[in-house]
Amino acid sequence: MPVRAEIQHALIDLYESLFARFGPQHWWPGDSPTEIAIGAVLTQNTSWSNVEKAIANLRAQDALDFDALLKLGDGELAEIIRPAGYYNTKSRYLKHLANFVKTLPTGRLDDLKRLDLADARRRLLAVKGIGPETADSILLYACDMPTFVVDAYTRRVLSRHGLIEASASYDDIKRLVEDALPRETLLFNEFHALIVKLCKEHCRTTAQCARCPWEHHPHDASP
DNA sequence: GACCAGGCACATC
DNA sequence: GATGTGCATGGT
Repeated sequence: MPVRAEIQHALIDLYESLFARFGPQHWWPGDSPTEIAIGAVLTQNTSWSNVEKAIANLRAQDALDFDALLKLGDGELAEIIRPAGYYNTKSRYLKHLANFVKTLPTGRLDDLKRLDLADARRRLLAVKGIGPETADSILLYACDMPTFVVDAYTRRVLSRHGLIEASASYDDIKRLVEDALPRETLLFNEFHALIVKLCKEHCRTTAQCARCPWEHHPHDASP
């Protein structure tokens, strides 16, 4: 279904004003596809500052790759990622992801790039612990594939701007943005990263963000 | 000491 | 399909 022109223009305006205000974000904060995917699992319902501690622990243990991760015992891995919270659950999820990646032709996430986007997404979603947001984060930020990530920040900002209903599902929101904007990896990457930037550094708290008057002062503090 | 944070699987209706 | 619950740490 085509997106209403009014909504489409509002989404484009939002993106452009965020970009003008904050500039390119060059996400994801992580320097290899593997690290990005591990971070995507660890950040489930968890603040990034806690994820950073867990990733630092993994790096210190030389366990920031899927082979090394699979050699650790469940309890051992859980202890390493403890600061990220839900450590028993996430320890299992990380192993499911590692096992999945090892089934790919060359055993690397890059193999997903050779698949059709919808097919790659279906395969990721079949892995226990990989839901829609984690799958899209991996596809967009680790595999450079043009899929849009919907998370709590995305929902909050789009809802605050009257672009989605409170009842909108994950797929409703994803479809809206993908149908309204050019389906380009770089654009989806920057748009989602800018939304997070807005929430974290402009609004700072959830309460402030929920009533963020961004559209009323889109150019505040800009040079 | 509440309340919150870049979800997800699973049970139940 | 919608709704409820368990999972857990560290910052405010």
